Parts: sequence; C-alpha cells; structure tokens
Amino acid sequence: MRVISKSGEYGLRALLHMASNQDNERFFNIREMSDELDISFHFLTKILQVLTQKGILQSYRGPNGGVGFLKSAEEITLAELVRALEGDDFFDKCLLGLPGCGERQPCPMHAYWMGIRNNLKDEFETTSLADLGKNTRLQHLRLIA
Amino acid sequence: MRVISKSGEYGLRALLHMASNQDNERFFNIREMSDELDISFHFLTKILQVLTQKGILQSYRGPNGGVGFLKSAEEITLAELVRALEGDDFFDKCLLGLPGCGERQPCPMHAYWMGIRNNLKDEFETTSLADLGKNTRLQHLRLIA
DNA sequence: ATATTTGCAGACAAAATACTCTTAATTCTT
DNA sequence: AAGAATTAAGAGTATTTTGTCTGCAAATAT
Ligand code: SF4
Ligand code: SF4
Repeated sequence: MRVISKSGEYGLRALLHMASNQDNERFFNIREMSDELDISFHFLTKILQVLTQKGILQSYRGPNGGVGFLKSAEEITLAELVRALEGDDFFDKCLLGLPGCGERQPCPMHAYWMGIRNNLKDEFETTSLADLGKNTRLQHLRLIA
Repeated sequence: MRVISKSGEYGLRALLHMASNQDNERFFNIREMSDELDISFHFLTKILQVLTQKGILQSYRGPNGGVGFLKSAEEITLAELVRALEGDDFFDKCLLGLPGCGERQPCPMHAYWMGIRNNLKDEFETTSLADLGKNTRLQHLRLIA
C-alpha cells in the first residue's frame, strides 16, 4: 500500500525531523538531514526545493544555509503537505485511481470509496505537523533496517 | 493517491463486473471483459491468472471457456481480494511505505497511521464483493473519458 | 483426428518513478 | 576580492510498473 510515494515519504520524514528538532529559528542543513535520515542528498534536495517553491519552506544558500519553516508546525496541516508533495488533486482523485468520474455515473464502489476518502481527508485537514510529533517521544525517522 | 496499483484496479474492476453480471454459473470470457472494461486483454489475462492461482477464481480453457468465481460474491471480502492483488502484507506495511518498523521504535506518525490503517482494514474485512455492488444500480466500471 | 477457441506462460517494450551527477547561483568568511 | 559552503536547476541513469507480443496447452466441435 503506497498511499504516499517514496519522494512524498522522504519529504514528510524530513519535515517531521525538522519539526521535532526545532531549536529556534535556525535553518536545517540538507546534507545533515540526508545523512541523519538516510536519504540521498540530491534527491532530498530536489524534494525540499519543491516545498520551497510552494511556499511551505524557505531556503538560504551559502555557509550555514539550509531550509526552514515559514509557518509554525502548528499551522501546517498534513493535508497541505500531502497536496504539495503528491499533487493538488490528491484528495479529489478516485482512490481506485480511475480518472474523470464522479457522482454523475458512479461505479459500484463509489459510495464506499467516498466515505473512506472523506474520512481520510478530514483527518489530514485537522492534523498539524505538530500534532504528528506529539504522538510519540521518540524521534525515530530513520529506517530500522 | 494510488492506494491500489493499476493492476489491482483492473482486477477489482473485472471482479466487480463479474459480480454485477452474474447470470448463473457461466464463465466470463476474458476477451469480452477486456473489451467491455477497456483493459488490455493480455494484461487483464495475467492479472486474472494470479487470482486463479490464489484460488479466488477458477478458469476453463477452450470454446466458451473463461474465468468464474469459486465462492459467491457474498463470501468474498474486499480484504482478501486486495491481499491477493496487492500482496499479503498489504495491511501490515506502514502506510507511509517504510519497511521494518513497528511498535518497538515508532516514528512520530506511528500512532496516527495505525489508527487510519486499522479502520481501513476493518472496513475491507467486513465488506464483501456483493456489498460493493449494492452501492449503486449502475454498473459503470468503464472509464468515463 | 484435426482445427478452432480459449486461457497460460514467459519474453519483450514502454512509461513512470526513483535516484545520481554535474554545473550554476547565492551567501558567507577571510 | 577570493574562495568555500551551500542550495537550485536540470540532464542523465537505474529500477519498477505497466503494457505488448508470441507461442504453448487445454478444451471443444466437427
Ligand atoms: S465512480 Fe468509481 S471509479 Fe469513479 S470516482 Fe467513484 S469510485 Fe472511483
Ligand atoms: S513507526 Fe512510523 S515508519 Fe514505522 S511503521 Fe509506524 S508509522 Fe510507519
């Protein structure tokens, strides 16, 4: 079950790492994060670039540069992150993956899927990045072999 | 959002089609289904082969051959179909896609994901193929351009 | 028996996704 | 001003998923 693509996963892990280690205003060095989280540096860089372009992060080049939040983790919803990482239509697409259909001519699964989808959407909309971090004391975002 | 892979989607659409058109014991011709549902014949064939191998369908070769159910649509759960189509570990994997972690060293999202996952699993376990068909009168499994 | 219809199996091709590398632009340090 | 550190951008490669093709095996019909 790949609700979230690999790159989306990496993005979320990085953001969660940042939210968990937020010792004030500092920028997070991407190289350090990629080492820490065992993600390819260049790949992570590209993913975070997108988040910067979408206005979720800000970036700074040069020595001690890095990426940082623009809003506080409390103000960032999981839904907006997922939309940024996976595409704006994330919650609009059929969960089955079928394009272009809806209420007008629903397939036998439609009512069923809509229920599941709306639940998921509601949960994502009402969950902040900060909320996610509260669920555990461990900041275990690395892979566990 | 690709909860279910393309091939899984094709498999489900075919099964739903079969469940909806079950005029007694007959076998469904794969070519007819692939035409009807706009799925590549060979690809669909391969997907249904797997379902046959996993004991969800039975097949018959030769003239008027095809594939058919072994159990009634009421007895087939969505969960077992998804497990057959997407892999037995479908409900065990991290929704995020991370391998090999669990309660022992949960990441900040763990509790959150487990809740969503268990809900989904429960729904899938208690929903039969027949239930899915009941959700609408239209048997609209084709793409809607 | 032989030919026809069907599913089975595996090799092959194309497309999407994931990952790597090289170069440029920006900021800091001295 | 020069050089080092760091992200940005985009080309290039690898892997996975999706889809196609070709021939074989089983069942039927004549
Ligand atoms: S009608 Fe069926 S295929 Fe279309 S959006 Fe609804 S669930 Fe998806
Ligand atoms: S700890 Fe995090 S990464 Fe691991 S299974 Fe739970 S949610 Fe997934």
